[in-house]
Amino acid sequence: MRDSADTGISSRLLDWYDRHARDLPWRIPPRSGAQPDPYRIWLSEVMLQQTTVAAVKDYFHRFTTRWPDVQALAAADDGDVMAAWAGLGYYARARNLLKCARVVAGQGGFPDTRAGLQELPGIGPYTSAAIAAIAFDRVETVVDGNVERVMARLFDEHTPLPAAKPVLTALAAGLTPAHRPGDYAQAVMDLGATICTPRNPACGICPLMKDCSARAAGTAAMLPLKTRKAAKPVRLGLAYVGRRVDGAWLMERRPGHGLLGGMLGWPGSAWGDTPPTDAAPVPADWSPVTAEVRHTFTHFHLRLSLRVAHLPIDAPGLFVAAQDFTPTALPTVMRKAHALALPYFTQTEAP
DNA sequence: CACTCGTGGGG
DNA sequence: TCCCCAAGAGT
Repeated sequence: MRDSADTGISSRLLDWYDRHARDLPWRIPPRSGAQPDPYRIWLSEVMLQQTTVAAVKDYFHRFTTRWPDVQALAAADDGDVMAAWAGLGYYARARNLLKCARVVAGQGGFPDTRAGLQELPGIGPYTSAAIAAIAFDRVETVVDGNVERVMARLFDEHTPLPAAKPVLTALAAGLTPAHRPGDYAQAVMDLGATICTPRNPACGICPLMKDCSARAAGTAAMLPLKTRKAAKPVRLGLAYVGRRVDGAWLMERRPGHGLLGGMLGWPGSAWGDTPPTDAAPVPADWSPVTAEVRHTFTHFHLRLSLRVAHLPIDAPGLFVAAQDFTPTALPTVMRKAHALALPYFTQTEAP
């Protein structure tokens, strides 16, 4: 039951997009006639999950330069991909990226339907719709945070999220046009990112100003309603930064699941709500570092105390040679720990 | 449905 | 300082 008013909204949005589409590294400009590369669309959409455009740009460039197609990525070393993803967060994305690349390479290419795409690791309801619409011109509706916000305002929907998600999804589906679904999907998201913003929406220059119920009601800035999240608890932990006399660092590869799964890190205690007990990875004269690492994850604050030591050349464990060690290959909390411990080593090695 | 899972920027 | 937020997925 797509009526003329709905057609008008999608038309106005596409017109606006034709004139104001942002220039993004993974984007084919509207009306250019070029065919999007499903690999680049997929990679960008996974990187953009819960992550800002600004944070993604450099990573996208590095990945596509080093691994230009899905076959190259599928053949990559796991540790190299995890290292390249380091700092971007949500590391399950990188693990699933590799799994997905290997399935797709084995199949000779990406599925070209939403249902087929959604069977792949790391591709859920949003990403499957985005790839199907943008890369394969399928009439699918993307629903991300931007779309939820735009729909809540267009229809002045006051049901709080996440309960409102099915309603907002249905409203979004009702607006999706039969032509240019990929450009339309990107148009709604661009509108949400640049005009229909979470705070201080620029309603005065919005192409959908006269269509917007919340604009008429004066409720745009307070929508969408959301249930308030629980406060983050503080967790405590202890990490051991040890260095061999030849400069190699004692590290560990974290398990392939859970927090920072698959990433390199410093050995240490579990992180809990009580002061950690000693968990030295190898016997040594471990010295406490006065300052502590403070880092905030999605659902808790971490205070990480450090111990440092010089280790004998025959100490057991995973050692990363000095010339192979790059802090940028570490997740941010581990990079902070290294930065805090480094002076201890440089200072004691000076004459 | 509720929880886990990173990080950096903005108000 | 603290909270919110960002092109969500997996369990």
